[in-house]
Amino acid sequence: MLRIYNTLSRKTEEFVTLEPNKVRLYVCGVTVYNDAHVGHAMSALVFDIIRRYLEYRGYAVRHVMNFTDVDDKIINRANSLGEDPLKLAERYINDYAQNLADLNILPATVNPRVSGTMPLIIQFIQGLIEKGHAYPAANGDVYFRVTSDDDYGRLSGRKLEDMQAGARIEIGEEKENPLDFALWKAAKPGEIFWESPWGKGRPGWHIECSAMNLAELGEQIDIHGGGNDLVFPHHENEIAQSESYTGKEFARYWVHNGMLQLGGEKMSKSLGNIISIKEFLSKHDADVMRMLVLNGTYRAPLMFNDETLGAAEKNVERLKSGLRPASASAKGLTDGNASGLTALAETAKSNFTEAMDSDFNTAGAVAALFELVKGINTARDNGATNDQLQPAQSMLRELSGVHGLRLQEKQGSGDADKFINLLIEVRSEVRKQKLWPLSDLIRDRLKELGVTLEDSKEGTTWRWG
RNA sequence: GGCGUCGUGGCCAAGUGGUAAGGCAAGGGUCUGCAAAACCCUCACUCAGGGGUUCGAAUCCCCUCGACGCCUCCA
Repeated sequence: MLRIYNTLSRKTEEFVTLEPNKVRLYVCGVTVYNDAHVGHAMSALVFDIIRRYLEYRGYAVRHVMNFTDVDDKIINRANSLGEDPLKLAERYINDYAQNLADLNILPATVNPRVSGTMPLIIQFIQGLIEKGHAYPAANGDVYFRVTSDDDYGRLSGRKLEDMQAGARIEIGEEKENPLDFALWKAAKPGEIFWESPWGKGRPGWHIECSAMNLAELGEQIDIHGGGNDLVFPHHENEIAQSESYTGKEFARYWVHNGMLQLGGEKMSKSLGNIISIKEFLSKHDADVMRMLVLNGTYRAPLMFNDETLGAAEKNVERLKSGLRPASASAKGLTDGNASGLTALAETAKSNFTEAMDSDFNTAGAVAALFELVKGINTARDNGATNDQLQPAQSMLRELSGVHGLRLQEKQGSGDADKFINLLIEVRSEVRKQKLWPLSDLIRDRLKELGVTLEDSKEGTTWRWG
């Protein structure tokens, strides 16, 4: 039984879908005006892992992730670059899609954009006005009337009365209540705009997600995800809009990931402590970023530093060690020991599943993989043949694949192989003559070139890395 | 100040009523010409601190201290 922590109830609940075996999953994507950073990668990885696990559990997942391509920051950036805002957004959308692909993140089923959802957004706002949940102001803005929503604040645990004190109305706004938020913003001179019943303008930040949910998944969805920095006001406002519009419960499960921490602080564009995904991947394999996430708890802050990164790197190597072939001199295990290994693989699978069923406990699930790796490696040391290792190794592949790990040995150019093999052949002769300094020189120099040699009784093996 | 999450060994971290998983790091060993990899062994009488409930608590309740996030844009 799969159990998921629901931000709305602050409890771990049994996962029951609206339709049997189908999951409607919406995850807030990014505002595209700059390079995405590893904090965005964390969030995308968390929901990729969740989506992969749901699919492994047999659910058909319709995964929607939006791109916010109409926004103040995009407009500002475009103005400073003298570029068309939608062109700029398009560029960063392509960049981001490439980042996700490089991280081995499965593409969402659909990626709706604000600019492509305009008629529905306008219709949505119109509907809210008709029902008395929104009102157009004289300045051309349209605001959501928070007092019209009885349980406004229930996601983030806030009460309207408590929030009144600190709230302010910005210059130029014409709100009935300081907490009312913009559904539609009147265009300033020179800004990109769309025609609407309230004049030229563009949507506010929150309405887009309500509209795209409705367009792609319907009035009710199973899981709504995003970073926990979106709980208030973004998700709170989404609930208010969607439920006021449809009169139905919007999302059944609200799932929020914790923030990536760099130097004890949240990594964010405004703090400037950023490492871009591109930069990260120029130095590390995609599996390392994924392992960093898997090692942690998706809801908790995730430490990003040399130590946690180094551990993640070693962990990936360790999983890979389980996939190496039998030794050349393998004599075979007894039938009893071989079936013991197969049984171990089944145990690993049930421990893995049990952990993942418990609110996607990836750290516990990875621990099950390590137990399996140890069993495989011990069996190999004891002389297991490839046939005997095979069932356990395919289980390791299967389960690590559910986590989205590739576990690929690094590849060099195919042409290099024959030269490396030639060097190893020569070095073997050198070793026969016990010319150790020369033998070690070859090994050290190859290491510098990214080729690792390992000597054993059966001869020398090598791999990239 | 308000709301929320959380504090487990040097680091990351599982465990949420029955007596502390796993990984990294560290130390010792097997193997090796030496390495590397792999394997074996060691590594928290204790779970921020203090009360309480219970036969029994890291796990439940209360208080204190501390961290982080949100309350303005944010994954």
